[in-house]
Amino acid sequence: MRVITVSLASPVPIHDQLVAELRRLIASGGLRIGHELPPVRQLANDLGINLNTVARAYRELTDAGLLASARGRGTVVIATVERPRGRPAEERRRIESTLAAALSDAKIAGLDLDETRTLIDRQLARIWAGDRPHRQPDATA
Amino acid sequence: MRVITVSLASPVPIHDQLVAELRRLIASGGLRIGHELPPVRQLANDLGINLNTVARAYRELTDAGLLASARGRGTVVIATVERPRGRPAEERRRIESTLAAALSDAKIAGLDLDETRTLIDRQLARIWAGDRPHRQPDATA
DNA sequence: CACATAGTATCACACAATGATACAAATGTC
DNA sequence: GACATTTGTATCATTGTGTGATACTATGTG
Repeated sequence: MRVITVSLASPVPIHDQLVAELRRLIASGGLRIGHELPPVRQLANDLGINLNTVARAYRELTDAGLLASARGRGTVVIATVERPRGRPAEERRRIESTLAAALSDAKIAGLDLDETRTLIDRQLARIWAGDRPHRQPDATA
Repeated sequence: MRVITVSLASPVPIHDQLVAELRRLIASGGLRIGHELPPVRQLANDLGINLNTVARAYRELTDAGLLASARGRGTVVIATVERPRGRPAEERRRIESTLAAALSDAKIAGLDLDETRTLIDRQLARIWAGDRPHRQPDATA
């Protein structure tokens, strides 16, 4: 299973999806400082999208201070955390709201409370365990 | 606080947000069978968006079998569950993935495991408690 | 019947995402 | 050191889609 996936059907722009995925990989330790990302052409090819779209995602993360890109050399992770952008209270509301949406989705799909809790526990373990990953995956596409 | 909110800044189209919100309200019992939704013009006005956008959301939910609309009469809830659209396994993957995204977001924002658990518990209680709501809210905007 | 209310249809506009293509900088190779 | 290769960057066009303004139609009400 490729680590990075995008959905062409989603209303969310592909480059936004990519940015989110990479942020998650970096935050979870799947991508560490010094890690090289695949060239824009390669990743674009793997995902079946245009190289501009990948380039845009890389650039946004570069602007955010997480990546560093240079012609001929490639793109590499230079930080694992970024300075928060919004006010904490707003940030918290936003998070709570996406979380609520995800949980509601589960209920809409017919999951009961226990099933949902099981899913949550699994994901919590995976995400917070990522701080000290057991295996060092290729971590890209 | 209005029950229905949309974010004009979000990359997700407004009508998609509306559909999701209404689905959640219906699934959580905030909107029951027979409940009338506000007229498209009113809701559009309350939210500061165009009436077409609201109409589109209503129509999508009508097509999904959750609402019934008629000129002059308004729009009412006619069902609280819709038939699942995809195969269960795919559906589950999708849910797990949005959930993972939401949780990763929390981590990226700097929340620790305990804080995240607190947020989750609160939302779980809210959403699943909705089956038997204490107060019968206006439930719209 | 007249008027208000509510959903529906049509049309236009603007923006943004994506893609094709060309350019520029760094690196490696002989 | 010249040249090809690799990699990111810039430019431009296209197209889809979301949103909005406006007009139309059906239902309810007095």
